[in-house]
Amino acid sequence: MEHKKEDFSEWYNEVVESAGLVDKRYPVKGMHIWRPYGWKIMHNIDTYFREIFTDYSHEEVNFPLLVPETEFKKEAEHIRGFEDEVFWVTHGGLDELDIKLLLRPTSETAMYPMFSLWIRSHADLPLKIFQIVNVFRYETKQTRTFIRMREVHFFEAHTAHRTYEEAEKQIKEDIEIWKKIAKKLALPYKIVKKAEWDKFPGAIYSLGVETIMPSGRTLQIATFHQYGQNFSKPYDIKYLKEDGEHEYVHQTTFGMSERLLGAIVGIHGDDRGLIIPPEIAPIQVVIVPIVTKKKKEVLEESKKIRDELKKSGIKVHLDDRDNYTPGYKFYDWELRGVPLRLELGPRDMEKGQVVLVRRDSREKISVSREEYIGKIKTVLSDIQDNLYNRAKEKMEQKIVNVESLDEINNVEGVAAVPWCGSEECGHEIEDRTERKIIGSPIEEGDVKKCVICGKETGKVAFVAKPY
RNA sequence: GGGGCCGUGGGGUAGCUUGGUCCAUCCUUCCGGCUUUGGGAGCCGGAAACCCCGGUUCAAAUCCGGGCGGCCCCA
Repeated sequence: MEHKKEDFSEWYNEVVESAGLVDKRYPVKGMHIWRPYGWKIMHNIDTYFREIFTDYSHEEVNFPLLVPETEFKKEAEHIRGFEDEVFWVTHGGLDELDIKLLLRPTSETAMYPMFSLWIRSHADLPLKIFQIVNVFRYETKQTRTFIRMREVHFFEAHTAHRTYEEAEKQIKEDIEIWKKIAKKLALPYKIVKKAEWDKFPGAIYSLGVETIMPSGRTLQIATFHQYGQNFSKPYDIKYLKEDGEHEYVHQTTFGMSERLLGAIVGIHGDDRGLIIPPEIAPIQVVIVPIVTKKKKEVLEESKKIRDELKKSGIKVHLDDRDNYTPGYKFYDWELRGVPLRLELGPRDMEKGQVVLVRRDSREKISVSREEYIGKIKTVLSDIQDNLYNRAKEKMEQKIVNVESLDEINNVEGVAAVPWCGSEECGHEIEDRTERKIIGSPIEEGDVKKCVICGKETGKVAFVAKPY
């Protein structure tokens, strides 16, 4: 295993494959195979999405992958934002298509023609739907597992509302949902408002959820967009108000992707491999029996333990492979990031105990057979909290307040600098630091002087190198 | 967008500069067998590779051209 600190990029590339998440050998750039273990983790994340969005009155749908060129071209800014990175389907068999089809880079242009048919009156609103599908973008830059792909496992929620204020409320609700997701995935984050020139193509404004990877680069792991009526007008999505007048709806979206898994890998992993937060781990406890001459007894006891744990709702796996030694298994499961290991050997059998080993701290805990289930539950929840807290602490250290341009390049992470908010000053900050403004915190702080023009401002720019 | 590096069994590599010593090295993996098991066990036997197309040459993993693919750094 590469050393994470010395060469994060190499470490990351190696661990995603060796831990059994993906197989990168598929012969198309930016597309990989999800292997069973990786797919299970992603699936667990998706399952949680389904759960929580359903709790917040969203319904799951599934739209076609192909979008006709004619629908795609209805919103001018949206086209400009995506046209250079869409995959086109130009032929059916040997015949050229009259109307070309594109692979969705995101689903606005697939969904909104249907919204126009679905929404008739105020009673149809709000409309809240989501889907979990793959989207395609023709990335020309270098691709990276989970982080920059040409085929992306994508979550998108779309809502339509009567008024701008109702759409604003939706975004507040989205942030509430996000906070729960962040806890579930143990991911620390900052929410920022995107600069005017960096918002989603077609949006009035965009909020980004940013986290910081160990390399110091920032990673956008979720977005919320306020569309206002920018899409409802070209797509003719109108509703009949109580007073009999027609009005265009106000729309929002909430997007996330497999980047979340990239963040989990990068932020929690170590030189031994992955560390999967217990809440989304396919295997929360792995039992490694130490079988010697007392083979039978230890194995039988292990099975009993497995069944007990399963009954109490813990995701457990018994590693009864007899062609590997315990040492090999320890390394193997650590690589895969199983949060808790349970060892049972002849010595433990005599004492009526089991040994627990935490993946996050490697702490060994001996616990009696009477108390072990309760203890496991406590420890799993403690690991979840510990992962979140220590990641949060590390991330906060990477955000540094600075008040001059020169200081920015000494920051390994995010430099928070006073900025008047103008596009001219913004671009100058980016050009002179060779970094990007990834956005600004929503709440303004103390009044300081813009690092470029010196104007007084409470606004801050987060300046960093994004992925 | 610019620059650099690279492509050899399933994975990681040696060989390439200076063509022949290569029916290709080592580690790992996989298969069969015996023996083992509290932090990557051992022995025996076996399987498995020069990215593609073209060129130079008596001779190409090695040199040249093109293609495809991958990686890294910078903007």
